[in-house]
Amino acid sequence: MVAQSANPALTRSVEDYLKGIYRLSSTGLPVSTSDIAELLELSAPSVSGMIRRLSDQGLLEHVPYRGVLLTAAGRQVAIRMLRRHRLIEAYLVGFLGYSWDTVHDEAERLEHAVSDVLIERMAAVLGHPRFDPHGDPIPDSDGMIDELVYTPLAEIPGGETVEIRRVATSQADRLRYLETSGLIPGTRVTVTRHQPFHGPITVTAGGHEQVIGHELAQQVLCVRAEAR
Amino acid sequence: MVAQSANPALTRSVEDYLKGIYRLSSTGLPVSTSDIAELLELSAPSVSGMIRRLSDQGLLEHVPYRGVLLTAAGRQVAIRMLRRHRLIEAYLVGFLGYSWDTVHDEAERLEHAVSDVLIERMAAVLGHPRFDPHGDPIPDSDGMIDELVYTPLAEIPGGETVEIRRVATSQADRLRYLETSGLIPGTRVTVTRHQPFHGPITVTAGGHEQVIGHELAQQVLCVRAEAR
DNA sequence: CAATAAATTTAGGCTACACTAATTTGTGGC
DNA sequence: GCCACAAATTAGTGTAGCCTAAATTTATTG
Repeated sequence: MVAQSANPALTRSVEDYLKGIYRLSSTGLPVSTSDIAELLELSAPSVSGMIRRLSDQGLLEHVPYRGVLLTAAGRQVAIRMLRRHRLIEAYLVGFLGYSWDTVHDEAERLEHAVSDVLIERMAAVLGHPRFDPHGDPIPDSDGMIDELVYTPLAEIPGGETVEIRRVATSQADRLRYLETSGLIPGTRVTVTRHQPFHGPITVTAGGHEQVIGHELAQQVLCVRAEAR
Repeated sequence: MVAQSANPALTRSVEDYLKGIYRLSSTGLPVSTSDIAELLELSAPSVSGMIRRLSDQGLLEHVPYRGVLLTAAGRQVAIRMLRRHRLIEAYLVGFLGYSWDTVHDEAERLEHAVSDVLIERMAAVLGHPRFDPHGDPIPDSDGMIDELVYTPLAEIPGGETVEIRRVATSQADRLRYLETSGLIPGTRVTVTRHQPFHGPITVTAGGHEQVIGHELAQQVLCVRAEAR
């Protein structure tokens, strides 16, 4: 085990960088300065400067001009932020009347401010959920996270029936659109038509037929539905 | 009405200064640099520097070497923070199992991070409470606050029966002590003895007799109990 | 494989907010 | 009315993070 809760007060910026780098690390390849800059909406030199500081603190490994990887310590911070963010989203939706398209910004600020005690209280009253309202997995308090592999709706062949499990966007307008279309985690949909060349996909959900663009369908993650 | 919600993002420091200055303004007299420094645990020059910035922003009126007063805009910010702090305390105690001696620090961080929307949601599920768990009045969303005048337990003559309404400390150890002594808002107590020269006060609360020091008794605020 | 394009880093600056040391101002006592 | 002391302010530093402009390194491509 790596030194637990050692870091005496990471800044909000540091937490955001590490969380962002974690998100960009899914391929396992080093993450580029410009990708970080784009995600966090900062200039590349600002990112370069922060990379230096984070490397000095042992949170990143940096090969100049090549990119960065999280160290174990850095990943631990990132996953902790992920747990916080997703639990806060689940709490706000479950207990304070938030809708899934409005929770993101609130959680983005609160995740830096709440104590570990409060996070665990929220987890407890929620019954230690494993997924947030978007279907994103919530790491447990030891940093364990089960990233299930889902198939994007865009890649489901015509005729198949699937269950939506996760929606991989935090853009409010997309979330609102998906909600009004009934395309939310837990819903079973059947792919009726599938236009070639990244064309739109036609699905049937709850009796209604929906046409959904390829890009959005890439963000709707599914599993093949078992015979119900 | 003063410009509402004009300020594009006040920093945490600014919010803390204004809240602190508000607390120190109860007499109506100008607040000294050193009082602010002591309250916020900062050096006097740091406070001098911030006073300049806050005056430039129109949040304070500063007479050099004399002290500062909040402007209407500054007071509005301060009262807004007070509302946030006290509603958060009430929410954490009411819904997340916090005790009145542990809420303060959590609220101190959250008050800077929550949105107006979240604050109003918390107020709504709480039923728009007028007091927090310590009996401190919660300003309404227009900044109206009714500061009721209470009498410190220390100044109640022997023989009188009073109801505790408010406890004017945020120190956890004092709060814990008061709670185990049963001296919490809503409790009726009778002053049985009263030692002179700032000596301890003996009270009867719920059948039990308690001896409480003068300094602490200054922070326990009461009203004369009506015949019940 | 050299020239250019793209990505990255360095250089230099700015703001907010903290600090210590030095200076200035106001006040109370004689 | 002056002197000494306390309070306040100014002067000068430092750190975290951000920025733009310039320099450097890597990648592409004719």
